[in-house]
Amino acid sequence: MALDHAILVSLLEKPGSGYELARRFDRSIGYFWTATHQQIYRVLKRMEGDGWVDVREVAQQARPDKKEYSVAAAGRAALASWLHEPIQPDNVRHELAVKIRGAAFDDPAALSREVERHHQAHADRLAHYLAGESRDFTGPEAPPVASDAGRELQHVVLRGGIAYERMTLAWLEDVLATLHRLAER
Amino acid sequence: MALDHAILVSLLEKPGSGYELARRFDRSIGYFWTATHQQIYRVLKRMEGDGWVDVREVAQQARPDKKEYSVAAAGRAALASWLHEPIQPDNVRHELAVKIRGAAFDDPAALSREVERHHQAHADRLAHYLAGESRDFTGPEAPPVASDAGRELQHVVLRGGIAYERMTLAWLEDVLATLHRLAER
DNA sequence: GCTTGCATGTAAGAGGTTACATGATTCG
DNA sequence: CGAATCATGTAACCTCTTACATGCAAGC
Repeated sequence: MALDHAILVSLLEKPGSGYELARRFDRSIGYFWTATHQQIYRVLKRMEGDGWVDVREVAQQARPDKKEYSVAAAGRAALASWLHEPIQPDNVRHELAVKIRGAAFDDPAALSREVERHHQAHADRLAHYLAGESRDFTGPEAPPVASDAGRELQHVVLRGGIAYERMTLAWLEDVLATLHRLAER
Repeated sequence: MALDHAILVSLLEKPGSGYELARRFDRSIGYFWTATHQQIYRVLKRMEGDGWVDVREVAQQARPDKKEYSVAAAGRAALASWLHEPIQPDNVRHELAVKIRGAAFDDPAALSREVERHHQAHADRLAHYLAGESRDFTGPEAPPVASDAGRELQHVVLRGGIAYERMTLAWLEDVLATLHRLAER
């Protein structure tokens, strides 16, 4: 269900086509909710049928035409009612942790390379988040005091992503040290 | 796919019935991979058909009979080959973050109660992890130096859970402070 | 001429959730 | 007498992933 709401939030922040939404789900929104273009087109079609979004055909030069979606009154109401309902904390799904426990029945040392790859991937993601933060929130272009609620809320979510990546990097280093200790025995 | 492997790892750690596995998925294994009993029974049946696990009917007194599953050679091989394949880092799915961004189009202050509920849930989970840690890894019953690879690897995974909960608590406090700041304007 | 970007979709299959269903025993 | 625990399942449905499919324009 949350994909519907994530799309509504993204369209309220800025109307756009399915293709544009798919790109946002590789960036900002995608930091905490992922979706492929196939999912997005399907949900947009359903929400259009339910009157949650409006569509406008936009002709473009030197590019295919696109359908620009924006949130209709019914969609705004649906989002508001979801916002007022409590949700359960998400369960974590960490495949790498399954592998780490599985390594006890295989070669723990062989996992080091895999863990290092994940470390690198998270370091890249952290760098990307930090670049986004200084571009959008603390850079010279950004107002010294945040002007609106939306900006502040986007920033606090991004800070969550940054904290998650830093925590993960530290933990992966702990995992590597543990694997090395086990290999020395 | 990872549910198969999580079940295999759990059965290697200790053979058991579908029901027992379901309870482990509410505890230890469930800290990083969740599954309901319906999923577990389905996967066990499939793995039995594929010769990945062996079953043994166990009669019990004052309780229904159970089927005790253990990992067969083919299952061990399947797990080993998965362990040697690289996996992509998991994407985070954080519904609460969608709500926080959505709050910009609703009443930010109204979210405080929801965020506090999540804070409480994570504090409880952290307390539960810490109790498990001192019981199984640093308590008087636990050996002063970890004896085997399995124990060390289980411990490092649990430390990951602890780090995750601490990070989340700190972030939720940041979120609350942000919401309060917005409410004062 | 090939790749990348823009733009939209269909279809099959895997994986996950929710509801329903049964039946014995133990504890309060 | 009712709730909780142990124990196993079926069925419907929803969601998500992966593969396939098309077509134009720009840049190398």
